[in-house]
Amino acid sequence: MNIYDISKRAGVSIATVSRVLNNSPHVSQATRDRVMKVIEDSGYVPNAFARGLGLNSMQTIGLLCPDASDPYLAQALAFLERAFRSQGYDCLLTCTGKGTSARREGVEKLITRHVDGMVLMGSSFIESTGKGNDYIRQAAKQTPIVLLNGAFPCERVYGVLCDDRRATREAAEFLMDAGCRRILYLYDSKNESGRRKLAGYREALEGRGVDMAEELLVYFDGNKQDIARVREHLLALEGEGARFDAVLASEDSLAVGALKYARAAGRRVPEDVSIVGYNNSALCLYSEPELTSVDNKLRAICDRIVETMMGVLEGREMPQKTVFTAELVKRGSTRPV
Amino acid sequence: MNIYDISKRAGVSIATVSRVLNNSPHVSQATRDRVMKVIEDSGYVPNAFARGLGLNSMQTIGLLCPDASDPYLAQALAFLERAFRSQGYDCLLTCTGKGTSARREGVEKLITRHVDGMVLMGSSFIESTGKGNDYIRQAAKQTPIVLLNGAFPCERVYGVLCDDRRATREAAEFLMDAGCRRILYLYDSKNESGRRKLAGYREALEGRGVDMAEELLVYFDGNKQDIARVREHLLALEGEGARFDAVLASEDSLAVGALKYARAAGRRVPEDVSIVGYNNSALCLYSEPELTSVDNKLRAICDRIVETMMGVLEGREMPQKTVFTAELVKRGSTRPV
DNA sequence: CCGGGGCGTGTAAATGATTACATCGCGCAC
DNA sequence: GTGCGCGATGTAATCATTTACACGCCCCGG
Repeated sequence: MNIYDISKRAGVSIATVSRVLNNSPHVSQATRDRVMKVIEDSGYVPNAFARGLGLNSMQTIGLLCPDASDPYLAQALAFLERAFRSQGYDCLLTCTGKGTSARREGVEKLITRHVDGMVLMGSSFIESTGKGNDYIRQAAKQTPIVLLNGAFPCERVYGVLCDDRRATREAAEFLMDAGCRRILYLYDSKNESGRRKLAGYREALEGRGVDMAEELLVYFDGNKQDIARVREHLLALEGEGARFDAVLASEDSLAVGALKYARAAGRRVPEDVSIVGYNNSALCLYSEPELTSVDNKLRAICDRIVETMMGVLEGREMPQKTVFTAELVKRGSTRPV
Repeated sequence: MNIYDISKRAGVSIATVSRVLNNSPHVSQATRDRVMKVIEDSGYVPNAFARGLGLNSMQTIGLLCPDASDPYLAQALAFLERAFRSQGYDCLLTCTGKGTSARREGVEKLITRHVDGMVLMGSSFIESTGKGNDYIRQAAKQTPIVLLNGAFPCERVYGVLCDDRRATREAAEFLMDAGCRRILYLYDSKNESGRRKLAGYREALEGRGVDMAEELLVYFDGNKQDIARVREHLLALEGEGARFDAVLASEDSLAVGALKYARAAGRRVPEDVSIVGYNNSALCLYSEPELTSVDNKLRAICDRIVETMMGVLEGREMPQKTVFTAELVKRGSTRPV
C-alpha cells in the first residue's frame, strides 16, 4: 500500500496525494476530502524512509546521555523528550557510559543515522585537552550540537548551562554564614562543570579568609548508586582525624551519602553537620531531613536547549551560550543563618 | 558524496561498493581493500534513509515509557537501551505520561516511523476493558510488541514480567511472620500489574485468616514525586482512627512516603511500623532505614525483552509470556522474624 | 573440445516519497 | 475578443541505496 495505490483509488496523481499529506495549500477542498477519505479507508501509512530520503530528514534528535538511570539525567531526558516532541521531533536515545571512546562511537553512530541535531547531556563530553574533542568538532560539521551544562567554543556547538561557579560559591558562603568553618567539599567529576564548581568553592573560602585544608577536598570516583561507599569514605576520613562541620557536595546523591555518614557517625544533621547537595533532584525530598540543594534550573535549561536547537534548524541565528542563574533551595539539612 | 562518487573513484560499480559496505562475501579481497581505502579517504557516510528505504528497516526499536524521570523506569530504560544497542539497534524514546490517548498517539507515531519493534514499559498500557486496547492490537499487526511487566493475549504481543501476585503475597506473609497484623496496603495503580499485586495481598491475609479491613486499602493517585502528599495522606488516615503496624507499598516511592509519615507521626521504623516497598529501586538504599523491598528482577526482565524482540525479528518462534520469580530483599525497615 | 558451475562484477529495476516544471482551464481586464 | 494570471493538477526527475539478474571468465570433468 503506497502512494500510487492511493492516487489510483482517488483518481488523482501521486503529487496531489503528497500535497494532501503535507497540507499543501494548492489543493481544492473537494479533492482533499476525497483523497483523505481514501487514505483513511485504506489504512495507508506513508513510508517514513522514503519521506526521509526526499526531505533528507526524519525529524529526529539524538540524545546522548551518560547514564539514563541517574535521577538528574533521567529528569532531563523527560524534559527534553517532551519538548522536542511538542515540536514534532522524535528522540533517539543513546546511553554512553563514562568512557570517551563509547561517547565518540555514540556521536558517530548518530551522524551515520543523519539525525537533525544532537544534545550532549553533561559537560563530561568535553575533555580538558583539545585533542579529545576532535570528534565533536567533526560531528558539528554534519549536524548542530547543543550541550547541557556545558559550553564549547566551536561553530555549530551551542551551550546552555547554569553559573555553577557562582552557585557553589554562594552555597559555601551560606554555610559560612550559618557558622560553619570547616566545609568538606565532596565531588565526583573533574570535567568542565566540576572544575567550575570547585573554583566557586575555593573562591568562597578565599573571599572570607578561611584556610583551605587540602584534606577537606574529597574526590569520590564511583557510581552514583554507591551511597554506602560514600559513607565509608567519610567515616575513614574521620578516622584519619579530619574534622568538618559541613559537607558541600557537587551532586545530590553524594550529599545523601554524607547524610548516611552522619547517621553512622552519630552526628546530628544539621546541628553537628550541615549538608548541601547540588541539582535539587527528587532525592532532596526523599531524604530525611530534606536536603538543602542548589537548583540549577534544569527545566529552564532543557527548554532553552530545545529552543536553541529549533532556532538553528530553522536557520535563525542563535546565541552560542546561554547561562541561567542557579538558586540555593534551603531545607532541613542546613542550619538557618 | 554518495555511492556513485565512491564507485567512480574506485573504478567499480555501485553494486560492488554496496557489497563492500554490507560485508557481502561476493567481493574479492583486492577489490574490497581498494574500495575501503577510497571510502576512508573520502569520509563517505552511507545515507541511512536510502538504506532504510531499500531494506525497509533502520534498525530501530521504539521505547514507550510512561515517565522517564521515574527511577524504576529510568533504570529499565538504561538496561533496554544498552542491550538493544549491543544488538545493533537504536532506541527511539517516547514518554507518554499517564493518559490513554497520549499513549495511543505515541504508539501510532512509532508505527508511522516504521520502527522494527516496540517495547511498552509498564502494564499500564493495558486497559482492563477490551476496547481500550484496540490500538495495541492494530499496532501489533505492523510491528512486534513486547510488554515490560505485563502480558496481553494477542498475536505478536509478548509479555515479560514477574509473578507480582506471589511476590506481594510473600511480602505480606513475611510481615505477618514478623508479628504484624494490621498491614496497610498502599498502591497507586489499578492496572493489570496493580491488580495482580492487590490479589496477592488479599490472598496472604485470607490464607492466615486475618481480617481484611477496608480502611487499610489505600489508593494514592498522585505523582511519584509527591512523597509529602503520601505522608499527609497517611497522617490524615491515622487522624480518622485507622491503626496499622505495617505498610506494604506497591512502589518504592510510596514506601518512602510511608517512612516520612512514620517520622512525622513519631512512630519508629521498624519497631512500631514495618515498611515494605516494591521494585528494589535505588531509593531503597537512599532512605533511612534502608527499605525492605521486592526485587522484581528488572535486569533479567529487560534482558529477556531484548532477547524476545531479537528472536521475533529473526523469525524465530518465541514464548508469548515469560515470568520471572521476584524476591523479597530484607533490610532495616522491617523487623526480623 | 565443449558444457556447466562458480565466482566476481556490472546493469538496471525496484524502494516510495518530494517537488520543479508543465499544463490546463477559467475568470477578468482591456 | 484576446491575452494574462492564477489556481488546481499531472508528469517526470530526483533522492541514495539494495538486490535480482545477467554476463564474462576460468576451471574442471566428461
